[in-house]
Amino acid sequence: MKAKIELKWVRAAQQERSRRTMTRILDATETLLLRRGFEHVSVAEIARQACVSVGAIYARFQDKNGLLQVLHERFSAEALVTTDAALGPKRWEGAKTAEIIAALVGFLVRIHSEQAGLLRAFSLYGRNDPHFQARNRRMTENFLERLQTLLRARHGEIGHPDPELAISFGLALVSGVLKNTFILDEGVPEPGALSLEALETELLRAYRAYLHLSPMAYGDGADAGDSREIV
Amino acid sequence: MKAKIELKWVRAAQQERSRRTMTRILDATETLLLRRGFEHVSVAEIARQACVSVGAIYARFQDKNGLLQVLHERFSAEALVTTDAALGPKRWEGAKTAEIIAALVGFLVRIHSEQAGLLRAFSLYGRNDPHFQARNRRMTENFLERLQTLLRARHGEIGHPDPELAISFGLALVSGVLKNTFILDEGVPEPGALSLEALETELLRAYRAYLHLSPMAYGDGADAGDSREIV
DNA sequence: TGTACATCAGTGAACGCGCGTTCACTGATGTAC
DNA sequence: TGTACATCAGTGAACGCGCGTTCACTGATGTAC
Repeated sequence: MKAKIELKWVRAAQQERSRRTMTRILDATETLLLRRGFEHVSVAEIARQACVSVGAIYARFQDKNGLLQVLHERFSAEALVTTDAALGPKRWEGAKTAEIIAALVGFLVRIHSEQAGLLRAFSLYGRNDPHFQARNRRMTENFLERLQTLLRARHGEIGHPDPELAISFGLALVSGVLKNTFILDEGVPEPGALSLEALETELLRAYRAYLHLSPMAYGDGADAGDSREIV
Repeated sequence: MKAKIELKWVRAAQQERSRRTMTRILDATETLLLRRGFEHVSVAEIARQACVSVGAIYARFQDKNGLLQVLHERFSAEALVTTDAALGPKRWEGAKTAEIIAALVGFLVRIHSEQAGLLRAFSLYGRNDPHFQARNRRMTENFLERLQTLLRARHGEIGHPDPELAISFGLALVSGVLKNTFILDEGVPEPGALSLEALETELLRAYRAYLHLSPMAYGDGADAGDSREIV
């Protein structure tokens, strides 16, 4: 029983103590990623922030790259579960399209603003890494598939000539602006840019307008203020 | 006359020969940026690509950073001129809003697809550099100002409650998708994504829909195929 | 309940590699007379 | 039209710094009897 199972990015912890250490290391990494890109965060710095030695990091993780891989694995696993729960058909029975995309946009705005540091690191560092690409693709495809399934029965509400394209491209519009704002820090350059609320309002307005929702696509109150939350 | 004027990023060339060398170096950098990010391109590599020695680069440029700064300076200077020419009021006399933004979107799609390598380097490397930020801000603000001026007399065609916001946020929608597609390589993940034409069509559709252009905002042919080109 | 031993967890100084930068040098171009 | 000299342009091997990674070691935890 000498041969330990070698996981790809991380060595499994055997004791409670080391599990705590691992968490501290990952949290420290996340914290430092709020301010700087992954390549500008040194392993020594992560060790310092986590109050462990450099060696402790290498005792758990294959290398520096492994740190971000593990964070991304964790993140994407959670994302898949969340998506499935959030976009399940029963949850939205009887809901109008407008209601669904309002919840969607609100959700995306929240995620991007709250997880900006991590998302930035994933996007920038992971751009050229096939593992990141694969997990990202899996997340996006899963998300889109659920959304398409959910809205398929509601295509009648959509005035765009190709409803399926409209749904996915509309999502690209929304996430495009969000990534620009939170990942590239290049949003609308207006003095002070937009508040999160205004951002959400306009994104929703854009998505709706682009889909060309017919009046019947809206609930009782035709404008914002939908009740159901996505998570 | 010993003291040469020390430009910031670049030493002025005195002979024709060195001017050619400088161009070769800048072109080589640009070429290499098509494939890799600036930090993954080594000075030795640039030298090899430009068929000069490493020292020749340092004879002209202050340091590696200076290379990209000069490229960006050149790029932004051109962008300012182009913007002024492209969005001048006389050029668009009598044009409908729809016509203007159609040209705009086409222009942006073209720039992003053609200059992807450079734009990517500027966005990613320049994210944290104040000089890049300043020049970027200058470009965007100039562009927006011209566009707002041009469309101000046409606010009547715009159904969005705040036309000025609509114009700038609409632009953010368009450039958000473009940057996602060409800079982060994370467009719509559909098999094979969209063709450039389809991308342009949908972006234009989205911009139009978001502005809520009234019927009178369109020329004779209500759909695509506007005649005037922006550059 | 104690003792001996094996394995796990963690330390931090030292190593080494990649890459930006320098520098002593050679060759090219231009100018004065 | 030549010759001497100054400056410009370019070379590429060597340097050195930052940072990821290793490794010989100490300490902590668990297990057998």
